[in-house]
Amino acid sequence: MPQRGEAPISVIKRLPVYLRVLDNLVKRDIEVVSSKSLSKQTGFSAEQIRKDLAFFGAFGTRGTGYNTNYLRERILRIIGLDKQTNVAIIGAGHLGTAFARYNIRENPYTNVVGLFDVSPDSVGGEIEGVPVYHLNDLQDMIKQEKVQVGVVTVPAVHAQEVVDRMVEENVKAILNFAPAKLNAPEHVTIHNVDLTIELQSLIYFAREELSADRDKEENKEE
Amino acid sequence: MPQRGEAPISVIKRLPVYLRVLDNLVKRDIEVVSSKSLSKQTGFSAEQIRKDLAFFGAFGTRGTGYNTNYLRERILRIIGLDKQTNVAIIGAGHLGTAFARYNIRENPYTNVVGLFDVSPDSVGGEIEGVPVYHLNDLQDMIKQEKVQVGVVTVPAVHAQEVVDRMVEENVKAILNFAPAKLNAPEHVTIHNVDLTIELQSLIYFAREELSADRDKEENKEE
DNA sequence: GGATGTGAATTGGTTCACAGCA
DNA sequence: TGCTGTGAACCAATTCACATCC
Repeated sequence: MPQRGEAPISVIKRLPVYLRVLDNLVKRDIEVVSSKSLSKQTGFSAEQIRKDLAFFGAFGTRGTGYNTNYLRERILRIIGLDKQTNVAIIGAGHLGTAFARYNIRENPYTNVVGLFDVSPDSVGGEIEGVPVYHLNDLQDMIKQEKVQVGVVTVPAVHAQEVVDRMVEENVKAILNFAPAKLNAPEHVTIHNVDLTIELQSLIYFAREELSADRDKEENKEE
Repeated sequence: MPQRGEAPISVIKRLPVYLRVLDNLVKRDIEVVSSKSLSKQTGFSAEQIRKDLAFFGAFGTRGTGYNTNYLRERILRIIGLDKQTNVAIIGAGHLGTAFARYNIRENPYTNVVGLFDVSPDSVGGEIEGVPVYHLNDLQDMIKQEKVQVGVVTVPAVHAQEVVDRMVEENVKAILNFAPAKLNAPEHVTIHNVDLTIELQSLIYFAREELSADRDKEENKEE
């Protein structure tokens, strides 16, 4: 039952994982994959994978599995990676640079049009082949290069200002690494990646007492 | 009802956000805060905040709110940030460097003992005052410095090997930035931060059709 | 037979509504 | 009165179990 309408974010976040595995399988000329095999390679349950895929329509063949190439194409289409997405990275520090490099090397589905910064050291140069512009040129470049997605890696105090400028130019989605609650109109999606949250919440699981608790329930097999 | 036992991950992930706000309030000598005010500053609903805090015991005063200092101390204690946590960062590239810098500047609750890499350019040097060691010294240093948490920023192909080494030395939790499914024994917690997933899932929300859908339901207020 | 696709049951998390207390 | 604390209701997501089809 090909479903239109909004997919749950939980499902959407798994699609790139499937895509990565499928890219790999296609590269290795493996033409068919079962939900069970996908489960092993992703860590998600086979049922969940089937439900996820079925949400967008039935792509598999009963008794056989999924055609890797076809499924890959479908997922690209669902996410919107079949059409080029232009991305601007604001902040050319280590994080912005890491993100740029990473995307250029590992993610062939997006196009990083530029990094933006205020530091004279970096402005005018290139990082991984991507030009570094002055932040003042952000709005012009968004228009010119039809940027749909912005990645914010500037310090928290400047993040809202950067977001405001991008919103003005109708950027549709923003990935924010600054540890700040950012405001934007309803129609602009903001996702936050907060390194402090990730580390601190992890520390909760590293506590001594918890490790002790875990040891107690040493009665599981699989 | 002071609850012992395992807290849901969803709750744990919000604690660092509360902590950040409380740090700020305490710094500004604001002594009391209501769940409503916390709601405004974090974006989480007031009920949710009260439920979260109540999960660990009742910290507030009815009719008044929460004492900022006390609540801050309690959250530090719950997460486990009252005791020093030693962190090793494996991979001294841009991402590792960004993470080190960020933590040293913004997160006074953890202690980055070292970065680890194989590149002769960086090994032996310092980054943000943190020494860079050769990867070969990882296991010795984990023992010596009592490292409980590892942060993996190496390329995906090397990630599992690094994890295996850390597991051997009884590291309790790992924050993984490599786009790979890593295996570790039950008692080691691995959290993954995957930049590709974040960007690609965001692109789903930037699609034209979706933006169009959104425009249709322009009948909300608040 | 062997895998997908899917209603039903379950689990988990959030919101509601209000009781309880300073 | 005002704000916390919390059972109840609600909603979302996952798992189960099995019908369905190649």
